[in-house]
Amino acid sequence: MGTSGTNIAKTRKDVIIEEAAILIREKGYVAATMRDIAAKVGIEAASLYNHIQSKQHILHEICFKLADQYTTKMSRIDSSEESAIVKLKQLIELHIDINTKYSALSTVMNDEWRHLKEPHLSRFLELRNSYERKFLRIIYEGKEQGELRDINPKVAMYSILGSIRWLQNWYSPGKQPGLEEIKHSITELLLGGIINK
Amino acid sequence: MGTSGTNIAKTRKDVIIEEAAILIREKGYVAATMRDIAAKVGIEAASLYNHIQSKQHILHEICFKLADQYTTKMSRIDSSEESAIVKLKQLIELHIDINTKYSALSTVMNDEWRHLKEPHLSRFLELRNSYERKFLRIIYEGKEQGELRDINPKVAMYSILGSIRWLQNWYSPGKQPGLEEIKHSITELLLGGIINK
DNA sequence: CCTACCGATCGGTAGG
DNA sequence: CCTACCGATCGGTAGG
Repeated sequence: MGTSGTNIAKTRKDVIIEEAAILIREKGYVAATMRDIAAKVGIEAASLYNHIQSKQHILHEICFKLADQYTTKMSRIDSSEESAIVKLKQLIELHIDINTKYSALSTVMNDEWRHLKEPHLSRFLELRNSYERKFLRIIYEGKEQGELRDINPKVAMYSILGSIRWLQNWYSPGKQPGLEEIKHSITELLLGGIINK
Repeated sequence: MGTSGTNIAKTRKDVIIEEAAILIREKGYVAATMRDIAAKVGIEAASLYNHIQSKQHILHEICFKLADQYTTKMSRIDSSEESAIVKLKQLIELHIDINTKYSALSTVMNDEWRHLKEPHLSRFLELRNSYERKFLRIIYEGKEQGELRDINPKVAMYSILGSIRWLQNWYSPGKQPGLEEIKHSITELLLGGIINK
């Protein structure tokens, strides 16, 4: 959240959103009630509304905080002068990092975005589409330059995104395989299959 | 469903479950109401209960109908005398086939199984665990025989499952890339990275 | 931050 | 298969 990595104290709002994310990941957006969330924070449901405007607002904060991170990082990677292969490696690493570091937030964004209401839903989908267009263009360029094998770019992109997204459902910190081995193996598996040898 | 591939007429129950699956895929299990489902079928909510016992029962039917299919097909593939590579190819094809043929049911099973109540939830997870153990053993054997590269088996399995599962979110019948190209490209991508050359 | 409470809507039942 | 209706629970507000 807003305090990640820094020493600024977490606000009550930060705590609410974090606990909400854990609960929503577990039960889904609709099934996780404001009373559930309040109980985890240790207050009454009505008191939540002193810190957040609505349940929808919680989902909104989660989805866009992460979507903005992806957008920013993608711009940086995309505008560099690296080869397509290096860019793909960086994107794979980016997704693994965010998925494992903000695991509850990531699951909620990935699985519950469709419960966003307009106009937020459309804005979210625009961000996602723009992200995927950039991702696809990197693959196209890699094919043109002969770096990548002749695999359908959409299939390649969605396979990469899908396999990393699935991390949410089985990765658990401290257990085997560890984070470094996962990064290495996934990159090896996905790029070993896509790089032109 | 009960009628797939045969010419037996669809029962009202079949129609209810099919329409429910489409609606649940769209809105999620909790948000899709019995009144929504009834409206799609063209009857009143109370009338649904002449064909199904409860909302939970609908989810149960969907999850176990597909889980049983996976279990049966896995046994057949697993007990054959083929090489690990051939078995993996068959499993990839199996997942793509079920995902695209029963797309609504697949999405519901994959995304909403956690709303199953006990004892069904535990039974479902047992089926899934048993399936994954067999899948993993195939990868292990392929490594031992030198057919597969030295990639962490869990990472390999979950990457394969994750990338195919993600098909739900972007594949659309009649659009490009078509089913055959997807099958070819995914197999090429995943196995090209996992086969020992 | 709490007590008290609201209108809406849910899954499901009774009775025909 | 419908009308009528139930108890429970939801997100959220009023007022302090």
